[in-house]
Amino acid sequence: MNFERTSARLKALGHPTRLRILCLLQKEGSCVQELEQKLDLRQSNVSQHLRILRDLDLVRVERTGQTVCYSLNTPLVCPILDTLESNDPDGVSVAPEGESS
Amino acid sequence: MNFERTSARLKALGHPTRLRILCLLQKEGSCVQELEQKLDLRQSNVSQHLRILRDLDLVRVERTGQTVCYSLNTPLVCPILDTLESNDPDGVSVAPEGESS
DNA sequence: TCTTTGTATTATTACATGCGAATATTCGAA
DNA sequence: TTCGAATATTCGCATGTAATAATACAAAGA
Repeated sequence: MNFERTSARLKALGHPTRLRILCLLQKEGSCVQELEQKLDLRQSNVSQHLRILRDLDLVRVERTGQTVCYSLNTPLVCPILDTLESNDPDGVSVAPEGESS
Repeated sequence: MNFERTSARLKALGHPTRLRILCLLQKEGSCVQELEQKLDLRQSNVSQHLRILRDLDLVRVERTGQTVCYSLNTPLVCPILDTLESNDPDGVSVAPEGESS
């Protein structure tokens, strides 16, 4: 495993906003505006996060006129998201919380 | 999905040293000293990383005398590591690198 | 109890990151 | 061209993170 690159990608996923973006893109591609609205964030902020995801090949870009459509790099990201979702059904089933420390 | 907690865990994985630690623990539990040697890092540094992993329930702790043995929270971490490994066989197969920009 | 060994925590310092505001770029339409 | 809409980039600042060195804590044995 390439630790540097893999951890860089995980690090990118390790931000709630970016994780949210990827989950949104899992359903369908979106342009920046849409994401901006769905996430209720400033345009520049969204763009910055997308930049990071793009640099790591986690998302794909396609320009159509003035709007830019982002979509998931499916084979790379989907397996991870799937694993996370199937592994985190509700927030339970994992942490012992307060056990014999 | 709980974005905060999930992304916190991904963020923890998003550091090469911590990812390495988890991969080592995947094979077998280790005490701090062992990790220190295998990773060639300072003791305090290893301890700090383990602290982070522990706080997020990614690893388990068990004390035996003076040595403290760490092991993977298998059901939580293994699926993710497996996904990463099967998805990143060699570093190829994913990034288009230099395409029509 | 004193010492040694293994581990955890704290302090410090350098560096990275996230965000908003401002500015730049790109494209289409008038 | 010039304008406006959509997106990207840059800048400044506040905050977060990582590493080291130093120190504290815990357990075991002399």
